[in-house]
Amino acid sequence: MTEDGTLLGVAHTGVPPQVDRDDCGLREVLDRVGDRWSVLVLSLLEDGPRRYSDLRRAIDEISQRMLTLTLRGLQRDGLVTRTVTPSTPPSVHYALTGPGRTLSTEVGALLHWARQHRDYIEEHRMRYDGALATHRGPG
Amino acid sequence: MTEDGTLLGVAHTGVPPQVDRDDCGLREVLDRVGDRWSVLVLSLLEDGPRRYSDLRRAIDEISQRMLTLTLRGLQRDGLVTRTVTPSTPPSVHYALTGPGRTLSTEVGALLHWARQHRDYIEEHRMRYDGALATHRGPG
DNA sequence: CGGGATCCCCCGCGATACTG
DNA sequence: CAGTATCGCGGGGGATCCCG
Repeated sequence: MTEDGTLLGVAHTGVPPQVDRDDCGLREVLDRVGDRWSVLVLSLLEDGPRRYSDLRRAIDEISQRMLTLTLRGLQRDGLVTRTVTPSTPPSVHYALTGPGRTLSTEVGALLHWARQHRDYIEEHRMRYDGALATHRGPG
Repeated sequence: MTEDGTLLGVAHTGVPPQVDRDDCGLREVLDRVGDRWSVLVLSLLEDGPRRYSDLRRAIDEISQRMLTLTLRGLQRDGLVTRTVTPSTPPSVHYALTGPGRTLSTEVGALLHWARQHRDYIEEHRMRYDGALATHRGPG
């Protein structure tokens, strides 16, 4: 971010910033990162290539359907590569591409923020919910 | 991120990293940031406080229901403040808190990444889809 | 003006079963 | 081992109406 402090890159021209022109790619990235599993897979791949079943065991709450879908999506966007070793039984491993790696770095920063503000958010939620209960009465 | 390059903060102890212990706050932040409107609102507030109807016009594809829900969520987490000016008609404005500002900065970095890799992703998708069509035949 | 309540639809996701 | 195909649900989110 620059000194103008405008997240969406809209210069201070006097008009209130609109969202039309800033949509460029934002939603797509957030959809990618915002789904249930992508960042988890991305982060697991930071240590190096991993096999399909390896990822499956590492996450283990994930269904094989969602793991496949997630990997396909990441592969489609060029964030991971899929490499098949034709053997019996066949072996497939996935690895981050360059962009995949830089993305997971960005996401890592977000995770860092999450850690730092976890308690703050937690406490704020409790206070907010508590205040609500007060306003509306306990019953 | 430190030099170990592990997004989830799992040290290289020789065991494959699991996701159980790293869930700390990650999902919550991603749920917050991953929904359809939060980051947009966050980013619009970077320029300073805004009134409800002002935000509504700025986004304009958003329903008032979702704007309200989004603002409530951000407020609940202590990321924005809600200030009522009792007048006729009443006026309500929203502003970022400190944590809200740092979060939107992080999100801004993600947006920057999105801009830089937009074309890459776009092209990669087209190639991926094109290759799929080739494998399965034109229909 | 700034919302709350309600209805409804879509689809992300999980569970399960089958294949090369 | 590494997927694919099908079914079904839960809830996120839009549309609409109403209120102080």
